[in-house]
Amino acid sequence: MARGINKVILVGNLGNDPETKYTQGGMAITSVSLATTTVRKGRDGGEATEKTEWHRVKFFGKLGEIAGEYLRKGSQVYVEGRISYDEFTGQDGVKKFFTDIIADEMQMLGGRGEGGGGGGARAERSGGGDRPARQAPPQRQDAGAPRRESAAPASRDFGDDFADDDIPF
Amino acid sequence: MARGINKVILVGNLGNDPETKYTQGGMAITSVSLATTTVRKGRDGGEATEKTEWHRVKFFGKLGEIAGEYLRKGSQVYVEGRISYDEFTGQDGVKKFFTDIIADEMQMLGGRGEGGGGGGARAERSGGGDRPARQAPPQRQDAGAPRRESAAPASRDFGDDFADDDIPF
Amino acid sequence: MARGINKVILVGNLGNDPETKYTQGGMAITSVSLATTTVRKGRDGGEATEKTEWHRVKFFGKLGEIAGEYLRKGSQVYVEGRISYDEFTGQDGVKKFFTDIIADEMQMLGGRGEGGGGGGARAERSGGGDRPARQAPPQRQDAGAPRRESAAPASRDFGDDFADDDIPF
Amino acid sequence: MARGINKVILVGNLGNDPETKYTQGGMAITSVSLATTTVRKGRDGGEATEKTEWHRVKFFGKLGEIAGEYLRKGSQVYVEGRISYDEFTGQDGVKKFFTDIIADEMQMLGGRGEGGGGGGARAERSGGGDRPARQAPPQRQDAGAPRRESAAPASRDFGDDFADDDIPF
DNA sequence: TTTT
DNA sequence: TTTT
Repeated sequence: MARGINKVILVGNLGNDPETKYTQGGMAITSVSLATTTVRKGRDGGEATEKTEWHRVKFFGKLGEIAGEYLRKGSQVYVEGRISYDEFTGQDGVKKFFTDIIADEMQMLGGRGEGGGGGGARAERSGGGDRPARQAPPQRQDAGAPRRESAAPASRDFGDDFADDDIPF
Repeated sequence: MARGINKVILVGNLGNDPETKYTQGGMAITSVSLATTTVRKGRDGGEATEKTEWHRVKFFGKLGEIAGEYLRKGSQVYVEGRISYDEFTGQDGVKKFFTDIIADEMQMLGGRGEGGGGGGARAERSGGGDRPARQAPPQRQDAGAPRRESAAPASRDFGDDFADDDIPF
Repeated sequence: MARGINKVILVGNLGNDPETKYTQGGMAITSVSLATTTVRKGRDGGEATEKTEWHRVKFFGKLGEIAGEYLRKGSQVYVEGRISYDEFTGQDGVKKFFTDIIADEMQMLGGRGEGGGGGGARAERSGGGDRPARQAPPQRQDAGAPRRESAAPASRDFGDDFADDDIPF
Repeated sequence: MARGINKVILVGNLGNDPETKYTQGGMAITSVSLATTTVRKGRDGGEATEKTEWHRVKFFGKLGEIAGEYLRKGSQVYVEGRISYDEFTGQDGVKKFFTDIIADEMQMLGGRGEGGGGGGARAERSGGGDRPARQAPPQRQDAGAPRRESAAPASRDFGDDFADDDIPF
């Protein structure tokens, strides 16, 4: 029986345009880099300091399509999801660790047509049936932009032939 | 100006007894491994599957003392905090990435004297003044138990001579 | 287009056994009184004080069945949901206001066979299809126990013949 | 010993300008009406419906000053806090119930000079010492604008002579 | 490594 | 009305 709660709530801005890929089955997987800048009170009366964390957020299925379509670099967004830790062993035999936020819910903030997005989209991950009829099948997902900081290794880069069943979470 | 929310809420069980260390200034830093097992609905009507995530949770100051004193292997606990990503370059020149949950609040669950703890402690991170009068100054923090998966490298192992100012978050 | 987040997270204990009713369509609606006792730091260095809030939590559909079956007076539980405010005008013409927590997710805490329940049930509100085949159709829901503080007026008391369509949220 | 978690997270828009009052001790209390519009999936394949909830949110101390200064009608805001239920007996002997969200944290969303505010303020409730040196002591807080929906009765209207110690939460 |  |  399951035991536990693993919940993440983020409000931040995208550092780049989202990247959307599709599984063999046609399910969208959209990844974004989300910055959350928060203030920490100084210790011992010291001054407050800022710290920015960059989260790798992944949206699946219908939510992935919406995120890919409406989010843009700079977009402010509310994300709710869970933390997923994964490890991969590279071809050099070195283990690598990745932390992703798997989004269940997303809402654009700020409204009033910021960026190309348009304001106020809200979406929840479809409860099941995440398999659209391969709408807008991607011709060639070249990724192009190099992954940022703590980026996924090639071996993890979901390719065009990626099968749904391989998804490790 | 700060922008963003970075909030984590966990309910899970400790995989091991907590480990407490102290900074030079006498501030407690307690680390625990927290398992959250959650259920994912299967895609395409497939059966539900469980996934367990192991979180590295850190408690500082007064909260660190309480966590070190009351939590035990197996304890069920509610934790609220934020995600902190750090990278370190090992002596071999290889970069390593770490994800920690920095706890702001903790509450023991279940009660009725589970483990040595006793039930129902609740604590929030002291807003300031995290510097107890070096109560129970650690003679020798040997750590003993090897760090787990994605464990901190030696260079990050807070030693007895660790200074508060070096804390990277 | 929807705008907004309305999220509640509670950890507390039931003050009474749950009450389950069924709509005409056979959907379970389980209500519980959940106490959350939290500490407030005193102002001006005053001592900390406790405050207990009693939440009216409602579980619908499959989640309502699980809550009705496994929760008991005294059970410790994690609840996630949203706040719902409603007003009703009594037959005396007086308006009355009610605040409910509509649960999306519930998890029993503490485990190890507390109460009649058994430990560690976890459930999410079924995404759709909240209409079981009238399993265990209630013979006679007498309610018995008088509703507590800020309790629902007779006109709101879901009777056996209550229709799903009347649910005001 | 305290037991329980009582946490609320809201993202919504203000229905009116905030109202700020001050206690005898000079502590600011700012109240806002916050609308959260969320979508509910239809039962039985029915279409989705929206529901808007209006939350009474209260900010105290330094956070109350910031909220009063920067928030405006229409502002989009993130609020974190807890639910507080109170009852008052009016002079007519009728009991009235109120539900407030007591904010611990607030962050303006959307940024870029929406309203008079300016973008991106973030604030947490000061851990203690909520007693500014009576900055901008209110000459006469006339309230003026009638309280909205499920509004507070006169007996609860914090007047100029209101003492901190009377605060019921 | 926990828990059910 | 719970719990510690």
